Amino acid sequence: MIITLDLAGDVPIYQQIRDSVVAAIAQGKLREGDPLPSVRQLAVDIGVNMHTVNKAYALLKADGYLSIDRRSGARISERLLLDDAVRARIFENLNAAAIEAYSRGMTESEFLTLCESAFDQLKEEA
Amino acid sequence: MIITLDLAGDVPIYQQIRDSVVAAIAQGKLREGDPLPSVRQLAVDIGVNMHTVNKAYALLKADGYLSIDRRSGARISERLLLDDAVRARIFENLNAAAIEAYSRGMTESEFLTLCESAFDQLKEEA
Amino acid sequence: MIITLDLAGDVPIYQQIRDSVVAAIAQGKLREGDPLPSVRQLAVDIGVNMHTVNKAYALLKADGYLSIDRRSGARISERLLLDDAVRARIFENLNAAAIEAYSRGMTESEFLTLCESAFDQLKEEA
Amino acid sequence: MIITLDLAGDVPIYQQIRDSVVAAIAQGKLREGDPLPSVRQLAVDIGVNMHTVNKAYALLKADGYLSIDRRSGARISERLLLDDAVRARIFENLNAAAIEAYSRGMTESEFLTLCESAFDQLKEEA
DNA sequence: GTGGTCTAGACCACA
DNA sequence: GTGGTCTAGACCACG
Repeated sequence: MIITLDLAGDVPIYQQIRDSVVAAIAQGKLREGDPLPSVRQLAVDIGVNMHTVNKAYALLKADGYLSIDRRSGARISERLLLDDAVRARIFENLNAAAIEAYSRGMTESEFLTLCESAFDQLKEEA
Repeated sequence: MIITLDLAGDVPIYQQIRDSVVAAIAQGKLREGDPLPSVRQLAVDIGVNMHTVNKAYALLKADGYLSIDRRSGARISERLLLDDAVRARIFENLNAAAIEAYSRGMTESEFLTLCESAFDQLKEEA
Repeated sequence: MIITLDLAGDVPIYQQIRDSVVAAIAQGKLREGDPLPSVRQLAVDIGVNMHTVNKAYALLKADGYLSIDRRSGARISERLLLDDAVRARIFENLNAAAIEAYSRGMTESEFLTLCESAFDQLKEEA
Repeated sequence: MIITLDLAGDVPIYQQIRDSVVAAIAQGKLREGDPLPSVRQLAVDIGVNMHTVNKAYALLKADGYLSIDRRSGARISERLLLDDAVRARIFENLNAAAIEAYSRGMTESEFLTLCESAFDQLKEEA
């Protein structure tokens, strides 16, 4: 199963679903054009309410990962573009990481090594 | 003022206070051993509820940034160590960034350039 | 092809078909009296359900754009009149645009310039 | 009451709420910084479910009309900017109006007069 | 008290 | 069958 949930955690379920799908794309488990289960089907599969899945799909659509076709349900977008909104999202995370690192005296080289390993880990999984 | 708040945003205020203090440390505005205002004082200064500041201080203490002494109040920890918990927090952020980047087809070199600029930006501010 | 569809969008397909035909008339690609494909033929051509095309044609007929003859099939109406119903439809759209513009502080001159460019754009295409 | 609903129509209730608020801003009934009722309060007032109002508020927030403060509820944004997204929304409506007008043979001068009257009507109400 | 989240179940539009 | 909308009622995080 592509989607893993932690019902006890603080992260909203719809966010976890969203993140799982994005991670699956990054890992190559889902590719451009691939179909996703219907909202109701996925809800049954992972044991949550339909509306929760619906909200996750809406998020993915807003972020450009998903395109929803009235006829055939949801699919991964054909063209996953690297627009400004995505870049901003990425930089926000990097900035938070850099602040934590720099405040603890981590060297730049160690930081960059960590960055590289995070990226390389995805390449291997793909 | 070290602490900047966005009351209208989605990020909880206590989280923003926590992040502001960590950012101030990274920028050199706060150093190891520096005193922080009392919970009550800071609450008045930035116009938020006392419980909110209290929660932020508790978070900072749990993350090892703050040491709270009943007599002398709150101070930045004398030794800001780079322990495993910190590394895990940093890596989690990097991982999230890498996933968003890789899923959109960003190249590794562009990703690392972005990482470097995030880190360098802090060096300049310090 | 006169009709362009965006299956992933929020606009219903029958509405898109209807709008495409009206746009084609505005652009001069379709003129008064011109024949249209049969419901079945068009459905096959653009790859949608026959009922969907049927609904679009019904809309066009209701709005006075189409006249449907049992023998000769569908044709663009011989006389495209500018009656009150059409004026109301136009004004409704203009009103929505004006509200969005005025609420954001757009000046009247900028608004009218925008109106003019929207109209002129059609003249050039025609 | 600022908000008027048509429960029988095709327009979703949350959309009608959204449009009513925007119209109220355009008419000067609501100004920058004005508070709005809480989600639950407004829901009771107009007799719809809380979630419906919630969705309307989320729309208004996404469109930049509303800013939601954790402490005091919702307020009209302090700065109603005229960004590209708003311009696109306005032009889309103008374009639809122009197409309907041009396809029926309306002259440019009559079209522009209609545009002007739509805008002026708002000025008078304000 | 505020909004945020989740559940359960229903009806409708679309295709 | 799909998603879109709405209702009803509950619990939690935040302040």
